[in-house]
Amino acid sequence: MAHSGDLLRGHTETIILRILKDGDSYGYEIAKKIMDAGEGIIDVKDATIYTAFRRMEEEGLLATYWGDGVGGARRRYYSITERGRANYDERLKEWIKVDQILNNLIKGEQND
Amino acid sequence: MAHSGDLLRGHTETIILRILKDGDSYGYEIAKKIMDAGEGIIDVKDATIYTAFRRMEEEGLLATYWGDGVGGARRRYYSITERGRANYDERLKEWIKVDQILNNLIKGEQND
DNA sequence: TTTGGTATCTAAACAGATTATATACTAATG
DNA sequence: CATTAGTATATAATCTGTTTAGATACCAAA
Repeated sequence: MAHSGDLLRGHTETIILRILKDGDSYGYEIAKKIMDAGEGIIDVKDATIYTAFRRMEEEGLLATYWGDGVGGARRRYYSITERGRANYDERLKEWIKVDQILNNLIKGEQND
Repeated sequence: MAHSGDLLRGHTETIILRILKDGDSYGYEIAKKIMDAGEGIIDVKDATIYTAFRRMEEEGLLATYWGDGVGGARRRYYSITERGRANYDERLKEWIKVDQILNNLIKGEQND
């Protein structure tokens, strides 16, 4: 059977960029935010977030720094770069189109 | 970079079921229908359709038969089964929820 | 006869997501 | 004080739907 994560596939990076637009964050927190919004239907594994971070950092979409580990486990923070913001804008535009197409295809509405 | 097909991933089978609800069809035709609806943003390769057919037939979602090859290349037709119809209904319900969640996550609207 | 469209099929490669596992710090429980 | 649970990061190996590439085959038009 398909991964449950196939529903999110291709959008993980877009969602991470969207969250980081609100301010710097770190893997564990982002994973929890997605899980909370997922309402039990969508869930992400933390490994998915961390591997996405690696890709996105290489592409220059994110910058990273270590938080000052005062109490608790160390955190690696990520911030969105200028390129990341531009990339998000593109992805958002694409999603709006893709969403319309997918709705037409899945629900079967035709607009001639 | 991500496959362009990652946008469709996880929904291919749902779309095939949706199309077959309108009547029996075959791989080449289904691929063209998705391509036409895809507006250049979404595209499927025929191999994706054919491998999906195999999976879906094994799951009992589809039944298949050869068309009478009067002129032109032979066609293998597929029809949706009862199980396939029930499966589509489930997938449609899931999609409606997933679509909402994805829109919230990607666009960043929160509903407290 | 060669090109292009129609039509199906499969092995191998691709890549994002998952699984499994390791590490490490802190707070609360017993 | 030992144990458990929560927080937090990381990576190798595996999984699986999709893509790539190649094969086969029929027909019509140039």
